[in-house]
Amino acid sequence: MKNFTEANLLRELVRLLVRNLGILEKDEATCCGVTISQCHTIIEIGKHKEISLNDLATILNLDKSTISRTVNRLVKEDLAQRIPDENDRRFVKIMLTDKGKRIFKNIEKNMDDYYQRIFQSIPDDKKDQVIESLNILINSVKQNKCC
Amino acid sequence: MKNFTEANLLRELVRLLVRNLGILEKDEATCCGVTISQCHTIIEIGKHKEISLNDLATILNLDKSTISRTVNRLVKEDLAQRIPDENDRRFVKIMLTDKGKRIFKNIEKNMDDYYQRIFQSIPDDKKDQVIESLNILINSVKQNKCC
DNA sequence: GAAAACAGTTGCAAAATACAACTGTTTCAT
DNA sequence: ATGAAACAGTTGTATTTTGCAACTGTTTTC
Repeated sequence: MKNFTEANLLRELVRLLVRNLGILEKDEATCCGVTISQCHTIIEIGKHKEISLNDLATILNLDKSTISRTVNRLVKEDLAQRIPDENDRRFVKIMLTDKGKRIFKNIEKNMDDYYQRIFQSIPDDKKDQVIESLNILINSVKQNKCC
Repeated sequence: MKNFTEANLLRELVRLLVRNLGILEKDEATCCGVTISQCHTIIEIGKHKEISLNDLATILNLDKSTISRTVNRLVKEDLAQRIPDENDRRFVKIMLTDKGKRIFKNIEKNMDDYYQRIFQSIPDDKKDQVIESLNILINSVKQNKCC
């Protein structure tokens, strides 16, 4: 039964972590003048330089129609652009505009700085352990899909 | 500069963890026939047995009007009820109905089982380390508020 | 006892979300 | 080589989620 208590502790800790990160994320997004969804979308487009709508939907785990409209809003605000793929005209390449790239870089910089500070707050002799533990935890989560 | 790389790794790992947990959460909620927001709200009401709207808003980090309406929907679906507080009539006590309690217990059971499985997938000699690391990480996150 | 503080609701407006039906493009099998 | 199937994306429709600001009613405070 020790396991049961510890598994519950794990659940509670994960919940706490997610909540605290969620608050951060919200602050971060509103700071940059975009919503959380837009922020996620910008980050993924920025990381990939160019990406299709379907891939974006898969990565963000959302319906393609949802993403299509989110991209609409980004386009309307001149943060992203759609370019039809000349090789296969079913696809559109979604990429950031210069304005979008600036926001992307800003988000990235803030996040990097932020994680830099978090990492520094971890005691030196625990840093490697935390990294290793996260890897282990992610593995366990991936192994145990729900439903 | 080693720090920079490791901090980035930390960021990426956290991102991966949150993404995987988010997918789980979505599955879990839709499995129980409620949305994610409703699911969070039900869990918090259930945990506290009874709770005020303001406290709920604070915990969930949402505007009180948002919560008021979410509770509206829960009430409409006979999952929650509002009881005016007789001692201070400004407050309402929000609590689950029997139907709401059933869903709450169901969610709790699934989540407990789920974390039980996750915890079991962690190698025995790493279990304590993972728990400790999460505590450390949460502490660091809390210490470093953004903006 | 009036003013301030507080809890909650409602009007308004916008964003996020999904499902299903649709258009247009490519691939594939016969 | 052509018609069907598969695919990428958009649009119609409906609902949920969200926040701000203005409001009502209650309690506290000075």
